Amino acid sequence: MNIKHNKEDILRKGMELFRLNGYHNTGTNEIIKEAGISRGSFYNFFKDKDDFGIQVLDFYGVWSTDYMKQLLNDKKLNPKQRLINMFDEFVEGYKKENYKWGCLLIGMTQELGQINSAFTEACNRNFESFLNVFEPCIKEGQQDGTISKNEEARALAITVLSMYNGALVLMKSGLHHEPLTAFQGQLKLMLAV
Amino acid sequence: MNIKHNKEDILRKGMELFRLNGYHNTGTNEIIKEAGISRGSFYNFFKDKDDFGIQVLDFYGVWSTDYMKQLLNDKKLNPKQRLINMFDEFVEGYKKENYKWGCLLIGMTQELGQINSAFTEACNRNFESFLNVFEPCIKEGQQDGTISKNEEARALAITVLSMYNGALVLMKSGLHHEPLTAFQGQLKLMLAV
DNA sequence: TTGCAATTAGATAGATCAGTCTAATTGATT
DNA sequence: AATCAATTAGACTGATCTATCTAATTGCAA
Repeated sequence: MNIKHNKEDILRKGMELFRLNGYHNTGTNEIIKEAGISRGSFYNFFKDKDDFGIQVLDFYGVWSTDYMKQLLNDKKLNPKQRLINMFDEFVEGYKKENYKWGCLLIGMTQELGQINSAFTEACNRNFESFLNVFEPCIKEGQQDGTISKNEEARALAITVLSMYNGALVLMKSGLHHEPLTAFQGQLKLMLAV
Repeated sequence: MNIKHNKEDILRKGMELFRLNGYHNTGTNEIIKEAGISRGSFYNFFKDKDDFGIQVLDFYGVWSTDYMKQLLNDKKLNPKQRLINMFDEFVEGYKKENYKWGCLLIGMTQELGQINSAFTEACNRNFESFLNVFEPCIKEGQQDGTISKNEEARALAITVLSMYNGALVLMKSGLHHEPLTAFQGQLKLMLAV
């Protein structure tokens, strides 16, 4: 038998390429070359490029959600501090990659949203799973008095996610770190009681 | 002589199509068909599709900036109210189109950001011109005491733009009106002294 | 050693798309 | 009526990309 490939490794490589260059600007040739597999193997794992794209989206969503859960469920800090620290880590990550990466869900939504409903649904369910991690943490902070009760937990979760997503858009458009700094500053003000 | 075409009409149609379906999902065939011109005419006006794309971006940027200026310079209301009303109008516009449209700058940044630096620069300069309309209005509000001084005017302008952009992303990903409502609510809280 | 299933390289088909080119047409001008 | 520049339709080319197919290779198992 030849090398038994790990499907996750291919998905991870696709995630990287799509985040850097977008869906249409990443060919299947580039994917298989970068993943170190053969064309036949790729089409053995995935029905077609769209199927691969959807699976990459869900892989990214689960991967991100798990990471967020890990950071937001650590009860050593209060909920507000956990949120702030989590975004600090994310910002650090983007900085480390010289602001070249983007959020896959944002990119895919923009690029394929109106074209293929399977992509819209995938983006939507993964954004929802982000919100479903934020919201309980915010609610916990509202109950223990560390986070503002000016808005419902879900609305606040949506606003935080919006602000973060929007900062990533401006970051990628060439403003680099400035919108991330503004986001970090505003996040603290926004959560404050 | 045949019909003398208006370059602006072609740019406007391109803007519509790119906002709905993205850059790669809009072919030159669709553009010329929708704009009602011939292939030859298109390539008489524009060097190639990329040249067209850049000109559409700047057209969108100038068009949006002019509209914002008009709304934010109307001295009948205080600066805070002008900002709130402006975004209310924008939100109403997206609602009217059933949340199918997106912001062209966001889409182009995501789709072509890392690929073609001319696109990145165009997105960047147009986002900057948005900020250069927001900032003086916010500064004016900070001086007359209607807008919070917790953040510098530019940082606040960036945050507002981020939050708005992020809400548009979630809107297009299928959440429709909910992120827009959350944005409108948070905007008021954020600007409040 | 032999057989076999998985994997590979790479050719190839088929579709799509950008951009060029040509011949015909239009309509204002002289 | 004749001219001519602008415009048009649409064929065509070449490039690119997805997806299929084939023949060769690998390496485990019998």
